[in-house]
Amino acid sequence: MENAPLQQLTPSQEEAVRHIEGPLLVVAGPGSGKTRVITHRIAALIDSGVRPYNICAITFTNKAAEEMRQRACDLGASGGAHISTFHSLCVRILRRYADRAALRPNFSIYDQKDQARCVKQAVKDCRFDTSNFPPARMLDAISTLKNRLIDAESFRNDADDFFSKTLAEIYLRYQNLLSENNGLDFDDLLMKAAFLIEGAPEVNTELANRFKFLLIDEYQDTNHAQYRIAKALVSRHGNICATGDPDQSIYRWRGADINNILAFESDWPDARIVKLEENFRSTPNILAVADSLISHNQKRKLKRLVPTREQGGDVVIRAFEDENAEAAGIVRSIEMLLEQGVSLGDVAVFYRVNSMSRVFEEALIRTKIPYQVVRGVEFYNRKEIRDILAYLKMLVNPEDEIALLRIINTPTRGIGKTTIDRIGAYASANRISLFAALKKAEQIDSLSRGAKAKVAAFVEMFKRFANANVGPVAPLAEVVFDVSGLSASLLAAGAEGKDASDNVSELISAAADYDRQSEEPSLIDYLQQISLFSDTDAYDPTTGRVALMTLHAAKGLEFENVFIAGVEEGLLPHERTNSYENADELEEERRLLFVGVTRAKTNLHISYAQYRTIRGQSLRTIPSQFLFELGCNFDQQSGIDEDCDFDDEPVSEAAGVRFEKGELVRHQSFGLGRVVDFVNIGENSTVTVKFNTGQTKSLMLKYTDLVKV
DNA sequence: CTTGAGTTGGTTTTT
DNA sequence: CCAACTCAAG
Repeated sequence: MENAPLQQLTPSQEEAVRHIEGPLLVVAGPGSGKTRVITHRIAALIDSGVRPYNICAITFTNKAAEEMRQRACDLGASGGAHISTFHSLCVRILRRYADRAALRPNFSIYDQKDQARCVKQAVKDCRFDTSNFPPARMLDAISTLKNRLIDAESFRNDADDFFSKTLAEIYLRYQNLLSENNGLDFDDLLMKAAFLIEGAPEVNTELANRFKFLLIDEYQDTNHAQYRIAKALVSRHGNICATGDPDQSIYRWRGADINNILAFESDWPDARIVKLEENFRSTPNILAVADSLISHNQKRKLKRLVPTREQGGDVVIRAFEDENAEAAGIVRSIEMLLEQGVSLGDVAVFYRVNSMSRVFEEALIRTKIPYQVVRGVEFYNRKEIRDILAYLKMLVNPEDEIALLRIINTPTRGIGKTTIDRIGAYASANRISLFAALKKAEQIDSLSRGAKAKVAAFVEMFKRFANANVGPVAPLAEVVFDVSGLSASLLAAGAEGKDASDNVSELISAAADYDRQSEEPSLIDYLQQISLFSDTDAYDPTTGRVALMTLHAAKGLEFENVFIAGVEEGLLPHERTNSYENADELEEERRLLFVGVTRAKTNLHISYAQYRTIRGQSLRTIPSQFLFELGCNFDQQSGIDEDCDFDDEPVSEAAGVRFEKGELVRHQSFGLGRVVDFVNIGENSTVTVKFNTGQTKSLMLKYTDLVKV
């Protein structure tokens, strides 16, 4: 979506486009026309004689890559330039140089759930207790290590305390499991590619000759592995152009290192820095709110938000009784916008956690307003979809045991746990894969006559699939769905099965799209593409529906009308972020709201509920501290639209108690604790207490019975 | 071997 | 609250 006022480039944008040779950092605020600058830059590079083939642009999502390809095409810079995400680029590199990376090119890509399974297995294999070493935690730790390019061997060699040694053992086992399955997880894609490029000079040379100009978008959200890949790729020529905004860094928890962008100048001493501070997206009052909010972050480089649009539109902060009232109120506002002639595609609702989508869906269904929940990966997490994909994965990579175990008895075909265990025992005794053992079932003495026959039938079925695997994916998927018995078993399962069956049909038509769009469709390519699918990839701006999505998914998008719901303590900032003790995490949550706010072009509605149902029970909430940082007063009780006025009236002094940090206090139900923080904002003052029970709570002074001890 | 009832435990954001 | 797991009956 190009902004109308951007008829031509501003001087800064012009500079960012024309500075061709050497390192360039474009620090681009929200709505500054950054995407436009990047595409113009690609065109300018080609104009100046660079072959498209020698350009590599890296985006944050596949969707963004697709859009950039389209826009570059519109500028006449069509074809040839490599535009993709870091992960997709790594897949291509690893497949191409598989032998140099000690890999086989038909590797499976393991997602979150596959990873969880493997880690769990690894913890068990190492004979550790899964309650002392929760797989989720271990996976997190392993992921962090991989993002920092610390492989299992070197981590083990440096491990000196008990926890590290345990983790090292699990990490090693986990990597072994993956390699036995010929699988790579998301982090492996980056880590193995980084090690390959850094460790094999001839590969590096080849890639440097191929990619003579590297452009990286959303640089503030790159992790260390990506940073090292980028650095290695441009080490020969230094032609790197990074764009990003430190204030929009929201993936720290995933290993994103904001220092990559902050330290760009010291990494590249001759770097040219261009700041894009003009905002062509939002009205001045929206920008005032955004600026007021983000200025509460201490660790940041000062950047201005310069409005270019005329004043207009609303910034509204609203309080609602509970989450149902909030959803109903937002839907009511959407209806009012509709009456004003707004089109549904110009409306979006953002929230912090996916589980919040439900209440909005229900309200929208009730009022018959069409909507889309932007959650692409959810589709691929459905049981029936994972089932059929597991069949397909097996065809590409028969060593993928996770996939095999998933489908060997799905639908049920009489190959149960006992049979699988016996085949598994045979497989490990003979050091062959499970699938190889299946083919030799006839020779496994422990198997009953019936079991042997059933296994043989399964193997036979796979041969049939393999013969049908000749290129296009959709016809193959259809054969698999049918012959595997999956289709029949869903058909027999009533209404739910009908839904599931429809989902598979949807997958098959998506595969048909792939077949049509791909020059040379292949199963391996298709599977690797969909593994790297993201939530935002599912967003279709052409449907004319209200978009519901998380604040994270909203990154990079813009809407005329934005609603941000559930801005409450515990939700935003989210309680699991440890924001009370860790200032960095609090700042990241603040950036997340900043991203949400700056998506809005004309109307911005922020809301919270005074009660929210959490795990079945309705709990009183506390308005988010961020609400008080937006620089406008709001009425907490009314629930009536309250236009944000920018009064600088001092808030009334707290009537009564003040708490000091470190003070000992007692709460009616939580008991003794110590004050961690006290925010004195009049009647809405909050006090944060770390209780002796171990939990830290943020309490609103006027609702709580907190006494000094 | 399958199925269903009952139990347990975990509960953010995502390439 | 929900998903994943366990266990006993068929």
